[in-house]
Amino acid sequence: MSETPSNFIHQIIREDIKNNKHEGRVHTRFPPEPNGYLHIGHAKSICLNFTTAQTFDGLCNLRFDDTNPEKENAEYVEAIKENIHWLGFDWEDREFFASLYFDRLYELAEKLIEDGKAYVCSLSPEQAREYRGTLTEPGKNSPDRERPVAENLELFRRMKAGEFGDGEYSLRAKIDMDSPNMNMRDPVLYRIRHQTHHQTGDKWCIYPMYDYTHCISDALEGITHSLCSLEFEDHRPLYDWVLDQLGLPSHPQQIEFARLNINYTVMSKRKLRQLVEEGLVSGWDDPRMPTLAGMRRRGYTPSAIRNFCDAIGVTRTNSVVDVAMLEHALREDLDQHSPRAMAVLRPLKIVITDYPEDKIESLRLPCHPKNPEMGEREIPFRRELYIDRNDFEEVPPPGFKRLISGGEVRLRGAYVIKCEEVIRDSRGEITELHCTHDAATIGAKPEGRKVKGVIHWVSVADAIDAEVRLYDRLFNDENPDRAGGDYHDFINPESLQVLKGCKLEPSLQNLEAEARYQFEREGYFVADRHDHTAEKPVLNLTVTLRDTWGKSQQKVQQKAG
RNA sequence: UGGGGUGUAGCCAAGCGGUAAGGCAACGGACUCUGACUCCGUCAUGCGUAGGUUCGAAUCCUACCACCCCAGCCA
Repeated sequence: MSETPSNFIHQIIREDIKNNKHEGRVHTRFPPEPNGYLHIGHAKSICLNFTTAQTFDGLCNLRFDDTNPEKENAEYVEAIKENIHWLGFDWEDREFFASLYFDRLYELAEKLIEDGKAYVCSLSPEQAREYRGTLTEPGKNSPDRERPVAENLELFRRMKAGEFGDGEYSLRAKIDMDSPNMNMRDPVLYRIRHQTHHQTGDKWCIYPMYDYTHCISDALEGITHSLCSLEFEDHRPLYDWVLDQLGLPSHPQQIEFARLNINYTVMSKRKLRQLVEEGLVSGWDDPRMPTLAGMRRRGYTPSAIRNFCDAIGVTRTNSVVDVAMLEHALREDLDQHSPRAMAVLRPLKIVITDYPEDKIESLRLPCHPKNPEMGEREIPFRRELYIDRNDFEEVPPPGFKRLISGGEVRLRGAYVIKCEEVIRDSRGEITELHCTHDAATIGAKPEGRKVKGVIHWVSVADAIDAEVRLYDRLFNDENPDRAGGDYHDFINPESLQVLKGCKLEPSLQNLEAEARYQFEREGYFVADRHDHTAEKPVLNLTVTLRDTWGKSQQKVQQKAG
């Protein structure tokens, strides 16, 4: 694998190490909130945090940012851990939860109160909003802002003891209601929520807010560089304020970078959850989802995703990456590592009329054109074969080099055949093709003519039946998220096409779930993680092969109107 | 019209005062028993705009423009 590319964060870290900041240590963390599944955007952050630590001989923690029990649950915690491991990263024994620090957080809050840096506020959320002011007008001080320390302490303890209802009181930092930065206008530190927490059960009915929790958690874990996305930039002064007031021994450095956006998809947990809840997809791991679980099921490899994350870089510029880049990383990895096989997706039977009925030839084909170590497989050749319906055309477009009436084509790894007769049923539908073969063409070029086309095939008698699920992008529009629009309008009605009765070459028997193959001339496929069995194979299309012919044909059709 | 950010090709992105890397896409070609892979070539007198400083500016200065984020007791 190539070396991890440098970026502006690595530059900062190199400088920090040179200046012996944080004693020259590098310690990062990946801090997911367990309120949904991880998606490709998170992969960017995971890769950044873990590889940054690796690059500088440091460590990376996993820490669940679980301060909002209303939205979080333990199922998400498990899924997140599994996804990160699958991606190829390991946090060893450094698995933390913000909720692990609730006691400490509470003590520090009392300290803040004692120091006159925080107060208990009785404003309702609605009133607080009014007092906060607007982007252009300063806020007003809460009537409780000058409440005596002893009283604040008592009220805060009563909040903790469960004496009040949700929203009745909050603990606020005493900073500056005039600040042009809204985050500094006496932000809420603790709120009352009578809610069972997936980690702490019913121990607490007050929960700390992100801004208060995150910086302290970082400091307690000895994090040196706290990497987060751009929208937290305005929170940095608050991050620093909290740590400065508390005088904790370490003061991590928050550095923001741009989150990942990819065209033709949505990338917010809210919208992804909606797709799941509205039944527009089969679940968080639907192969069309940009979730890591979905991509895994689709057949993506961890290294393709990691390579992609390296390729897109890390900057502070908002951007939208072309999904073609992701697919490029995918094909690049799959091409190298996937064994080849033949599978006929839309079977059309052909009979080699001049081939004996009882004859079977066992052909040996390499599993990979460039990697002989992957070995060979055996493929039976007989009189009756399936080819793909799309590989035969009675009225071929210009440039068509597959099978046509009276024309020749190479059967991959076998003979050159000629289509002698098209057989139809009473409705005029083609039912089979009668062909002849040139016995001298196995492993040899035909004499005196050129045969350009090569098509794949499977012996009728030996074929394995399979279900193949053809996936395409979930959205038709480059930016389904566009402002003022509803992404539902852009859902691609043809994002899933299920093909039954597909024919696999017999070497594919006993396929295991998650096995990946390139079906020659079609694309990369994976045996479905959940639905596939050796008895009833189910394959998912991961990504098609690049198809310059198909593209050129599309353009021809567009021109023709 | 407050504050914080960002502008380099269709997309991503190097560049850090010495004369615009690389990748994706696209296009043209070579090779090919996968219309794949691979290989070769083309693709920014130009770096949001306008001025200025300098022998020299994408890099420094000034002004302007565009876009993104912030008014949750979400993260």
